[in-house]
Amino acid sequence: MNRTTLKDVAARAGVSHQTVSNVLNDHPSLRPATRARVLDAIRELDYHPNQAARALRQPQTTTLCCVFYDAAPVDIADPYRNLIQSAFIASAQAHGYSMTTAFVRRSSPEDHRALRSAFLQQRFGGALLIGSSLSAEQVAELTSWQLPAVLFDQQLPGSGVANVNADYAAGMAQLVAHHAAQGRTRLALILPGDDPGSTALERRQGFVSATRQRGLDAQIVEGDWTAASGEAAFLALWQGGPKPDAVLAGNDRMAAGALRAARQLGLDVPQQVAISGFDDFEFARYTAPTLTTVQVPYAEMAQVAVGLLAGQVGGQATNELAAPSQRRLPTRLIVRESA
Amino acid sequence: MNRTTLKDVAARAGVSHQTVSNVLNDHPSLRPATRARVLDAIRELDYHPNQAARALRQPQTTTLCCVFYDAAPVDIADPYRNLIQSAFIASAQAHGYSMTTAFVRRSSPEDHRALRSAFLQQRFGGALLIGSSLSAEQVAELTSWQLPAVLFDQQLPGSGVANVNADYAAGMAQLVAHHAAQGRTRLALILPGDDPGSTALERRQGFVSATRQRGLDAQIVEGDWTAASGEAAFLALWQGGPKPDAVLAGNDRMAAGALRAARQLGLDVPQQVAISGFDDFEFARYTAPTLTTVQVPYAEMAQVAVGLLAGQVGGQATNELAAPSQRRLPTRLIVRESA
DNA sequence: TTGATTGATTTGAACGTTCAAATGAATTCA
DNA sequence: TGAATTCATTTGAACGTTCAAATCAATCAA
Repeated sequence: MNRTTLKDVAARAGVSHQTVSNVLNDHPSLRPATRARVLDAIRELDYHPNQAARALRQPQTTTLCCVFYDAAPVDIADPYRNLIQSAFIASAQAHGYSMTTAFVRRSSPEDHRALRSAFLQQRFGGALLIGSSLSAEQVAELTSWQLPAVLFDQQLPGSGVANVNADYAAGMAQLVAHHAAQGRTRLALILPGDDPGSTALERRQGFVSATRQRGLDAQIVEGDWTAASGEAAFLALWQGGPKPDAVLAGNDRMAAGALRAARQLGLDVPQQVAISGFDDFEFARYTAPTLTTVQVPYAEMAQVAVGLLAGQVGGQATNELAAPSQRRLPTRLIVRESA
Repeated sequence: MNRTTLKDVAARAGVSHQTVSNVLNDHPSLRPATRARVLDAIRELDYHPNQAARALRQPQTTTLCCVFYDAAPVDIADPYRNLIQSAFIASAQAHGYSMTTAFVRRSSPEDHRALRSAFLQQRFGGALLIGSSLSAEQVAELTSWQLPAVLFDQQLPGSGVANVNADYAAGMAQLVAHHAAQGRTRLALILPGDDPGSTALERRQGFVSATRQRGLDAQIVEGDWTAASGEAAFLALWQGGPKPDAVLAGNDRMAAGALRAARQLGLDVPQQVAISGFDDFEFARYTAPTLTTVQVPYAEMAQVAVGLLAGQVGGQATNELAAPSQRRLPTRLIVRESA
C-alpha cells in the first residue's frame, strides 16, 4: 500500500524532489544526464505520480466531463447518445484525457445543483455540453465556472462558446430533393418541438424551406425521437385526413417506428409510401426495407469537439475563447430501399 | 478564481477547520447547534469541498472506472457495450459516484500499461471489468492494485473476485426448447469462440446440452458478435450442405445480419427458416419480421454490479472479498415473429 | 581578474483536506 | 467533593505534488 513518491525517486536518483518534478513536466533547463538518471529511477521504482496531489496544486484536472441534458431520466438504449458518448470517450482517451459522464434532467433543479457541485468539487479540464435547448442563462452559468466548454449539437449565437454541429438543414434539403426526384409531392415530417438552437429546429427549417421552394405539400407531426413515438406519429397520419406519399422521420429511431407502423397497416414501402430517417445508425442497414437516411458524421464531430477542448485545455484557452470555434460538418444522403 | 475553503467556512462559523470537516463527514459527536451553524456558513459561502485535497488524504476516490476489454479498437456502435456502459454510468450517479470509462485492446501491451498507470495515478474507488476472457493472471494483476473489482459477464472461478452474470445457458436452453416446440429439428448456432469463462462459452454449452438432450441436429458456425458476421455466417450456411431449419444467432446484432441474409436469399422467415437472437435490444422489436430473442436484464445487472462495488467501497470491503458475491440473474424468452 | 549573466539544481512553503493526539467542558460515580 | 469518564472541539502535522525564491556552478564581457 505504501506507494513510491517523488521523494523516493529523488533519493534513488540522487537529486532533489523538485528535479524529479521537472523531469515529469519536462522543464526546459535540465541536463540530459540528470534527466536520464531520473527516468531510470522512475522505471526502476515503477513510480506513478499521484494525480490527487498534482490536482491539488494545479488549477485543472486532466479529466473531461460530458454532460447530457435530457427532458427525461436517461434512456440507456438511446443510440444517439450512446454513439456520441462512446466516441467522446474514445477521443478523450486518444488525447490522454479521461472522461466522466453526467446525466442531467433538464427540469430537475436537484440535478443541476449536483452537476454544479461536481464541477466545483472535481476541477474538470473541460466540459462537453450535449443535448438540445440549453438556455443562454444556463450556458452563462456553466461558463461562469471558469472551465473550457464546447456545445455539441446546439447553437447558441453570441454565447461565445465553441460549438460543433452538422449541417442539418442542408441534409434535410438533400433529403427533400431526393423525395421530390422520386415523384413524391406530399411530405410529412415527424419531429420534436423547435427549441431555439436545437438540431430539431435546424432540421425543421431545412424541411420547411426546401418543400416551400419546390411547392410541395408539407406537414409536420410531433415525435419525441423515440421509436415508439415514430410509430404512433405514423399511425396518426394514417388515421387523419390527407395521407402523405413520403414520411420523413427526424431520426432513424423514429423511422424504425414508422416502418413498423407501415408494416402493421399493410402498406408497401416504398411503393405506397416512402419512409426516410436521419442519422444513419447501424440498424438502418438491417431494417426491411433498408432505410434511406442522411448520414451524420457523429464520430468525426465528437473528435472535433474533444480536440477543441483538448486544445483549450492545452493552454491557448484565451485565444480560443476570443474567437470561439463554430464547426459545422457536412451530412450525406444515403439512399437505400425505403425511399 | 479564489475558491472558498474549509478555513473560510470555519472562520465564518466561528469554529475550527476540523469541526467543519467533521460536519462534512458527519462525525457522530457533534452538537446539533454547531452542526447547524456550520451548515449555514457552508450555504452562505457556497462552499464545495475540494476533491483533490480530499483524495490526497484518503486512500480512494469516489470515482469508479469501467474497463472494456476488446479484441479490436472500440466499436462505438456496439449496442451491447453502449447499453451496459450507460447503465453503469446511470447507476454510479445514483450511488453518488462518478464513472470513467477505459477501452483496452486485449492484445495491446501499451493499452495495458496505460490502464495500469491510470489505476495507480487516479485512485479509483473500484473497477468494473467487462468483456470476455480475461485471464486469471490479468485479473490477479488487477486485483493486486488493491482496489475493489467486479467482473461483469465473465466467470473466473476461484479468482475470489465478485462477478455478475445472467443465466445464459438456461436462456439458450429455453430458446432451443422453443424452436423444438415449433417443430424445428436442425439447429445452427452462430457464435464466437469459446474462451473459458466467457458468455459465449455459456451460451454454447447451453445450446449443446439442450440440443443433445432433445436429439436435435446441431451445428455451430463462427461469428464475431457483429451484424456483418451474422450475415456472412448465414450466407455460408446456405452455401454449404445440409441446411438448418432454425438459425440461432448468439446475439441480436448477428441476428439482424442473419435476417438480412435470409431476405437476400429470398427465404421466408419463419416459414422456411426460423431466426432468433439473444439480448433483446430495442431494435429487435423493429426488424421485419420482429425478432424472437432471449431477454437479458442488462440494466438490472449493471445496477447490481455497481451496487456491489459501492458496497465494497463503502467499507465492508473485507467482508465482501472474503465471500465474493456471485450473482446470476435470470433470462427470459421473448417470442416474436421470426421464430 | 572580476562582476554580471545564464543555466542547473535545491530549498522551503503552499495547495485544502483528513488523521492523530491534545485540550477543555460536562457528566458520572464513589 | 474529587477523580474518572465521556463528549465536543481544537491543534498541529501530514498527504505528494508544484510554485517561488534561493543557491551553486559555469560562462561571458569588460
